[in-house]
Order: sequence, then C-alpha cells, then structure tokens
Amino acid sequence: MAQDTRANILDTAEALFSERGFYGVSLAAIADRMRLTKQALLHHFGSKEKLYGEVLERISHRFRTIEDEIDTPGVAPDEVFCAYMMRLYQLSQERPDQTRLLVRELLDNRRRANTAGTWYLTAFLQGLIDRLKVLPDWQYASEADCLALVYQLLGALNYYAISQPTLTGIFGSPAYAALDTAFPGRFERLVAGALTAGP
Amino acid sequence: MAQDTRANILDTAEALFSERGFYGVSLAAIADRMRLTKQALLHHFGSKEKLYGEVLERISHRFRTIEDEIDTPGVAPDEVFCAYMMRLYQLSQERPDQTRLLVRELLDNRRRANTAGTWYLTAFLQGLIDRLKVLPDWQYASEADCLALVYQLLGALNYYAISQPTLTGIFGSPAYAALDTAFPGRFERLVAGALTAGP
DNA sequence: TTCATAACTTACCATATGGTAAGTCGTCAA
DNA sequence: TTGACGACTTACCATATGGTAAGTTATGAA
Repeated sequence: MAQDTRANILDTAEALFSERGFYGVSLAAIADRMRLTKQALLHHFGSKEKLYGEVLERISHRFRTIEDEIDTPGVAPDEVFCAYMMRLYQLSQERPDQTRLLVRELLDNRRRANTAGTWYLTAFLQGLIDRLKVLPDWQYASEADCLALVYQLLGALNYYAISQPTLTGIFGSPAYAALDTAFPGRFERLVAGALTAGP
Repeated sequence: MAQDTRANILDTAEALFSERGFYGVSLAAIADRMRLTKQALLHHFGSKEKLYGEVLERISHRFRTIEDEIDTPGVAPDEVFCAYMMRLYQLSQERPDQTRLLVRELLDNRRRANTAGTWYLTAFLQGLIDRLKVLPDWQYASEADCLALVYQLLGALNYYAISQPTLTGIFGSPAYAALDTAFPGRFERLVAGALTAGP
C-alpha cells in the first residue's frame, strides 16, 4: 500500500510536471489531486527537488529497458536501426507526458545543476550511434556525422510529440488526425532516405 | 528613452523566460537584473502575463519578416525550399533564446488559453507547405504528407537548438564542436534526401 | 510659472510557496 | 498488551509572489 501511494504520487507528479514544468507545479497542487496534503509528499520524498528527481529517475529506468527488446538476431542491421526509430516514435506517442518532460529537461538543463539530464541519454544516444555505424555505408562516417543524423531523427519525433495541442489549434482536429496518420509513414521514409543516401 | 526601457525590459524578459520558463521567472528577478523595481515593469506592461505576451508578440513579428527575405526570383523551387530550411537552421542557432521560448510555448500551449502559440505558426507553416507543394514531385502529395515532412524537418532543427547544454554535458565541448560543424551539412542532406525521395 | 503626464519608487497586502515540528492513528511483531 | 514504526495530518513559519495605492521626480507644453 505504501509503495502504491508512492507510485501514485510519482504518477501524478509526472503528469503535472510534464504539463506545467517544475516551477509551474506546487507540492500542494500534486497533493490536492490525490486528496492528500503536501506534507504526505514531503514525508515520502523529503523535498520537491527529490520528488522531481525520482520522477526523472523512473523515466530513465523505463528508457533503459527499451534497448533490450529491440535487438533480434537475424535481422538486417539497417532494418534494426529503422525498427528502433519506429519504436521510439511509437514510444513518444504512447507516453506524451514522458516526452514532454524530457524536452522540458533539455530546456532546463542549463539552469539546474542537473546531472539528471545527462544520465539516460548517454547510453541511449551511444546505442543509437552504434547501431548506425554497423551499416556498411556508415561504418566510416565520423562520430559527429552519425550523432548529427541520429539527433535530427530524434528531434523530428520528439518535437512532433510535444506539438499536438498547437497543431490541433492551428489546423483543427480532422487535419491533425490526417497528419497523425501520415506521420509514421513519412518518418519511416525520412529514416530510410537518410540511410540509403549515406554520409 | 521610454521606448528604450521598454525594449530593454522585453530583452531581459525574453532571455529569462527562455531560460526558466514563465513560472520560473518572477517580475522581481527581471527587474533586479535591470536595477529597477518590479513596479516599473508593472507600470510599463500592466501584468506579468501581458509582459510575457509582448515578448511572444515581438518574436512573432520577427518571424514574419523572414518570409520576405527568402523568395528570390529565378531560383529553382527545390533550392528555395532547401535554402529556406537552411535559413531556419541559421536562425535557430543565431537566436537560441527565441528557439527555446518557442519550444516552451509548444509545451505550455495546452495549459494557457494562449492563442499566442498559434499565431505565428499558422502562416509560417502554411508558407513552408506551399513552398513544398510547388515541387513537381510533391504537387500531388496530400496536405498531411507535406505538413508531416515540414514538421519533421523543423523538429530536427529546433530540437537540436535546445539541446546544446545537454549534448555538451554528455559528449564534452570538443565533441559538441565537431557535431556543430557536421550538423548543417547533414541537415542539408536530410532535406535534399527527403525531397528527391518524393512523397 | 503652472500644470499635466510619464516614469518611476516606497509602502503595503493577500496569497502561495517549500519546509519544519509535533502530533494522530492504525498495524504488526514481541 | 505494549511499544515501535510507518503513514499520514494539523499547526506553523519565513519567504516570495503578483498586484494595488499613493507618492516622488523629471520633462515638456500652455
């Protein structure tokens, strides 16, 4: 039950932080939504910063598990890379909260003495780069070139994932629905195109 | 002098809002940096929300002027599109504050009843789509396909622009410098690749 | 000279913030 | 039965927040 409450707090905190950012959310706001007092949160987590830290940590942990599920032997490396990117697209859509929070971290990184922003990305980005360098066309490409491509693709995904409200606002729900249908296919072609073009 | 102060306030506000977000910045913080009292800001802008609104408005205005400078007659349409994208890359690097603030707006759009997020993007995105639909390969592509591609490219740019601190943190300054050199070339190829691949 | 107005400042104020201290209450092992 | 402990709550507190009200001071037109 205790672990349950903790997890619930982390869930609500994640949702709220992702919507309003660290400064936009008060402990009281999180507590209210759970019919608790803010002191309950302080009891469990010690401080707002620590609570926020655990939210990030949990996301980081989630990310670490994706790596494993994608590597299936006997599949062509370019397809592995492509599949990985599509999996990331899927993930960015399935967990928009998480995506938003990570983008917020990217923005806030410069301010907070947050080693946190670095943590999960390091291994994750390196993994992507490695999977790219396996490809015949890319094995002699510079690290920088690989990272640039990988990051461009990640950007395409994550930027889109945080734009849903704005895009719906601009183009309306039907048009957004059409875009949302078209997006994954287009993204797949973008990835494939970039791969075959070579460095 | 008065207009000067106003502009200065808007400058500092833009810088601070872009670094910490709306809730992360207090009127006092902005005022302090200018050796003014927060009441001076309230005198000029009425409220924090209005000050923030004017910051956005000013950015929006800046954006509207790019459109004009790019259309040069006698240039092949695919080069126009490509040049436009490269100009946007350049802009995202020249004014990282602006880029960060816009991404923050994307994130916060859902919360604030902000029509502001919509304003500048509408014409801007439509302009990009139109410039894409001019191309022979793309003239019969669906609006959704065009928007998807355009948005993917924008995402690649803007996501990268807000990631400088994180990327430096992960890979170190020299590696980041190499990445920064490689990025525009790679981005140009991404654009070109996507264009020639067709819809 | 006068007087209005703009550009501020000092003085407040209600509210919200993160956090501390000291309880209350139920559970569960000894 | 007791007593420790975990999961909370109520009571506070110093500080910061956005905002109002009422000055003060400089400038420039009548």
